[in-house]
Amino acid sequence: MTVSITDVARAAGVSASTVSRALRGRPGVSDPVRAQIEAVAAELGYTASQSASSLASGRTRTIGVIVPYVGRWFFGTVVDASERVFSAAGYDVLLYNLGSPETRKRFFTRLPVRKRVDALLSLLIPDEEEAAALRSLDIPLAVIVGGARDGFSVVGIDDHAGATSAVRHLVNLGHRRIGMLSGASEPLHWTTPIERRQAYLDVLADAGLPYDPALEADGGYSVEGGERAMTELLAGRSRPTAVFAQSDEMAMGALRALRRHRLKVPDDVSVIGFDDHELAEVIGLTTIAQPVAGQGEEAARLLLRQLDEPGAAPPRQVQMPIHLVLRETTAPPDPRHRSP
Amino acid sequence: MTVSITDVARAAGVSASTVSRALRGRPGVSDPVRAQIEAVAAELGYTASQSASSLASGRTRTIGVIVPYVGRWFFGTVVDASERVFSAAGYDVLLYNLGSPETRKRFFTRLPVRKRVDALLSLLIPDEEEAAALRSLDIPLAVIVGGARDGFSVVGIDDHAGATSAVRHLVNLGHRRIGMLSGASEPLHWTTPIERRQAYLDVLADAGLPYDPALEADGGYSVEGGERAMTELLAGRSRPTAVFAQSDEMAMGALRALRRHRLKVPDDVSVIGFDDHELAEVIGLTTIAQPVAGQGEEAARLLLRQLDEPGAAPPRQVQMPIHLVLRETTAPPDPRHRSP
DNA sequence: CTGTTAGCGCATTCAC
DNA sequence: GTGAATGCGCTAACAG
Repeated sequence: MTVSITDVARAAGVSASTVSRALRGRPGVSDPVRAQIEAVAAELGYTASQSASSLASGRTRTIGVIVPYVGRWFFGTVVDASERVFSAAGYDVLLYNLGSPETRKRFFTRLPVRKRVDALLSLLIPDEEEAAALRSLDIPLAVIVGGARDGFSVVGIDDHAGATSAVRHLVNLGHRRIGMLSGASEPLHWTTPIERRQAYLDVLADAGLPYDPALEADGGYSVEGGERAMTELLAGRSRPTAVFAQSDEMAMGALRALRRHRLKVPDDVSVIGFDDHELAEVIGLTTIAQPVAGQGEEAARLLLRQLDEPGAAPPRQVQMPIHLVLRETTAPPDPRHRSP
Repeated sequence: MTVSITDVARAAGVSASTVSRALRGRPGVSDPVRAQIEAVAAELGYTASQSASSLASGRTRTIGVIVPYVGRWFFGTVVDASERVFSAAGYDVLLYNLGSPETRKRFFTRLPVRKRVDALLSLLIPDEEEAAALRSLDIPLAVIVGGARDGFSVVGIDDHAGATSAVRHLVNLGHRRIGMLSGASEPLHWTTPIERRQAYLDVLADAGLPYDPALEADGGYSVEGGERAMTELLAGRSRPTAVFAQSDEMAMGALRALRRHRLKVPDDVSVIGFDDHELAEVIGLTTIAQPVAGQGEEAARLLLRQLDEPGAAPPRQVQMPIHLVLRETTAPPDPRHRSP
């Protein structure tokens, strides 16, 4: 039925080992013989069995990618970009969607990637226990976004710097009552919300503005959450004239809430997001842009390098550039709304 | 280094085959022995080598998923949903991103999934040659969206019916100059744009409205394309009072173009999309909703069924339900704009 | 119910 | 430069 290496060997009149060497481009095969073998293999439609090959060699030519939700724009984009780099290098990608706590737990206790991948890219931040489990795999590891972990390469951005320019932008426009839509760090263990929040506090302090807890609400980094959080802020006694949303998705929710309240953006309220979501441009959202696909590619490259030079290439940390993108949702506060 | 089945066997005082049977839940192992083996395996942190196991059994416990762009919302959502179903059934997912013509061609000529997956889910429509290549794999096959293919299960929606209710909705509101943002069928071989377009023509004819080529523009199913196409329509001598965008992404682009032209939606122009994109609700877009995750799950289930009952379960075709979602971008035409 | 025996298809020594 | 052994770790008959 399925054609094996011995079939090719027989048809080409050589031994299986020669076929193996020829097809993988290893030295020790004369040019004419190699050409002949390649021709025969193509004609027979031969592909080496991945199982047999990796059983014999110990290498799988496969990379594992674990992610909370492939469906979300950020993760989908990163997976997309990293997959392109991996496949261009001849690696296949095994995808694990670890959205729910149960699947996540199951993954880390059973570790289905063991003996199945040559390297692993994580788009979720492992806690210490999970990190230890991954290290036990004894393969190159990389994580995107958030806290450094021993033994992992890390690709990310400077969240504090990004949030700083976002909030400073609002301050520079003249805003003094600046709200924030934030998110919880747990249970995903990521440092992003912590750092973006700290930057907000730092800029306020720096500008001599008081921190008012009533101007902060948890939007859970989702559109609906952002809408809810914004609604909360609007219900407060002291409405903000500008809002820093820690993610574009929350900013979009906020825009919706503002529309429902018949408030004009940016006339009545300015909104700035974070991420530069693919649709941020469509809705004219001012935001902090980060290279999303770029982070996926970079992480993939780091892993490939470690795969190429075993031992020689240690884990690295790479910080990608960010920048403020001015669009249509921020403006100076309306003087009529100004506090005296 | 890595613990193998014989290590477990030795530690448990049994043979390797008994370990194999016990761990895979096969009959023929007494309960106490099974329990003991499970305990030892857990303690040693044993996981069967996928390569060895599939080499010996012929089954890989892996499903291949091929997709043009995981990063796009529609595909990402489908991949997400199908992966959950597969992994719940104990299958891993190999992801192939076949966006560019070169990667696509390379995939179909080399067929890296050969001997590597037990079934394949395609989110792109194979042409006849590609379909033949996949059939040669001799495994269960499924395709989402678009034309039926011999030997494939197909999951999709009735594009003609969906587009019909979209356009009819505009007609019922009283619109008579209805534009369309469409997309080319090639080079992706999908029937979607063809069917949605035909429905547009059919409804117009049915309503006694003339078809005006100046009211149709190609938006390539993307946001930017939609914006360009809408701009084109607005430049024409006879502006539409309503527009049917064949995808929500194009509709979003259209909204942006309208905003740039200082035209109000829906007062000046109504817009209806198709898909019910996750952000359609955020921007209040009226659209035709289709179950995106649902299609991924359904296709996954069809494949699993074929895997469970080899031979018994033939390929199937499933049509998922759709419905009109009324939001804020459609309304009767403004009488002031009405033609006499 | 359990152990023994053969491969699965390939990569990798080691000879020649 | 090429071929003949050997084994990767497991599953699937076959015995008992």
